[in-house]
Amino acid sequence: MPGDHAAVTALKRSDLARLTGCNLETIRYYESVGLMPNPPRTASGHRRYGPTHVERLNFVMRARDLGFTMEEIRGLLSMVDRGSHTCAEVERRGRHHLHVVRAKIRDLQQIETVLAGTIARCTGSDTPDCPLLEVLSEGHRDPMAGEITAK
Amino acid sequence: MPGDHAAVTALKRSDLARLTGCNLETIRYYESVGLMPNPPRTASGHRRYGPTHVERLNFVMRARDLGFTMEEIRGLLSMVDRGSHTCAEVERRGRHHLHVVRAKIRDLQQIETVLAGTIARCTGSDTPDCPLLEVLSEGHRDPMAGEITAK
DNA sequence: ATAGGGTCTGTAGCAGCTACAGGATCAAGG
DNA sequence: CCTTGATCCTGTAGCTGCTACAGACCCTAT
Repeated sequence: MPGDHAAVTALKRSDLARLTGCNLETIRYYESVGLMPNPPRTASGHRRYGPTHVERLNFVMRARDLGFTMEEIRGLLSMVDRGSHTCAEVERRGRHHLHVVRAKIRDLQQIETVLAGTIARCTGSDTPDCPLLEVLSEGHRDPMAGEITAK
Repeated sequence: MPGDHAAVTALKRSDLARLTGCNLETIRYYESVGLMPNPPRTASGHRRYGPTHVERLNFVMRARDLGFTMEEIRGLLSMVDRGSHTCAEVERRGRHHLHVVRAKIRDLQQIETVLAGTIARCTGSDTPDCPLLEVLSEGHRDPMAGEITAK
């Protein structure tokens, strides 16, 4: 039986990756940017994780799935870590993020409309004349396009 | 009267930036990645642009506004440059891009639904209990989340 | 002639990872 | 006990699509 009895639940980095579905290298990255804490190490320097690390990484990944930026995730986590979080503040941040998400949707829908409308005029033939190329060549540009969101 | 008569329409990089609304440095970047050609230079090495450069940069920026990647824009431009483009092929690429755009919209709408639904349950009070934090802490993850699109 | 702008180059930085090289270490089989 | 292969460690480079800076040049107007 290897290790002492306190290390029974200790997880290697690969275990944490497998349990959370997070990429192995990304775990180290999250540690380097302060989303994950520096874990305890074995005498030879190998990281050992416990259930709290699994929970925290899951938190980070779910926040990531919802499109929160690392800065936002860091903010949420540090509030929770300090125990200084309130539903009001979390809601405020969530609403802010929701606005950003909705703005991105609007931008993409704008793109979709133009793109779909233009492509619908395509003949699909072997001629070089093409409505899409025409739009790209001569269409007028919204000077506000490409600001802040979508991509 | 400076310069020869052929340089009457010659534009400096800053002129091109002003005419197209493109960032000054971005023009140099597009040149370095092959979206813009190497322009002629003055004896001392300053770039000089003509109407064709204005057109091409406008093309690039409109494609960018529609969310095309630089790889896609490069592809469209090289087809046009070679004169080997057909409406069928342009349409095919446009449709592919449209699929990507629609996939991003769907991903963001999924996020919006979860986020809006969760936030709607927030009380906005000063208690630490918060539906959004609960979702982040205990919600289950779709293992396919965060793949390929949205962010 | 000189002062101030603009332009040149190369390079670093942003988000948010991902991947690799080259070395140390661990775990299991012989 | 020793070897082998998998895993771990670190640091660093790469990706997209720009943007910005430093330090050197150059150009134009007065």
